[in-house]
Amino acid sequence: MAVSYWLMKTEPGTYSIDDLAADPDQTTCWEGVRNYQARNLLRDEIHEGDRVLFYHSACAQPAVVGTAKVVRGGYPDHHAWDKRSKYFDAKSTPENPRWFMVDIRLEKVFDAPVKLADLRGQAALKDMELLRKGSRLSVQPVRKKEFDVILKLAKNQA
DNA sequence: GCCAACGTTGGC
DNA sequence: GCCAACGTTGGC
Repeated sequence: MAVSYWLMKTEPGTYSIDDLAADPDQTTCWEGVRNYQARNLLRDEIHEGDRVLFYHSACAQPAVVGTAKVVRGGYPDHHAWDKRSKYFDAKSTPENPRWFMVDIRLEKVFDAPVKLADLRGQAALKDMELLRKGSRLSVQPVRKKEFDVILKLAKNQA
C-alpha cells in the first residue's frame, strides 16, 4: 500500500508535540475527532506507515512543529462510549461505533517550527488545504509534494 | 476578544 | 428539504 500524507491539528495548550515526545514510546491515539469528514479519513484512508505533519493551531504561533508516523490505522474511538470522557457520545457504541482514531508515533520535532506565515509565502503550497480560507478540518490530506516542501523548509531554517 | 467560515441542529 | 439559529474553529 502506498504511503499517504496527512496533517493533524492540535491546540498546544491541550496537547503539544512536547506532550507526544513525553508519552510512552512517544506514541498516542488521536482521539476526540468529532467531525464526519475527518472521521471518514481516520476510518477509511489513514493507514499504518502513513506520514503526518504535526500542526499547532489556535495559539500564538500556528505552525507545523514536527512529523509523526501512523503506527495503527483507523479503529473505533472508545472514548465515545466512556461516560467520563469529554469525548463521550451516546450515539456511538462498541457494536456500532460512530467515531474513529489512529495511533501515531513521533518521528521528528523540527528544530524550528515552520510557521503558518512562512507556508503562505510558498508558491508550491498555494493549493494546500491548510491555507484555504475557512479551512477547519483537523485531519486533512497533504500532497507528497507539499509534505516534502515543508520538510525542506524545516531543514533550511533550522 | 473579535469575527469570518463552517458544521450541526431542529422547527417547519 | 429548507434555512435560521447556534456552536465551534482558529487566525489575527
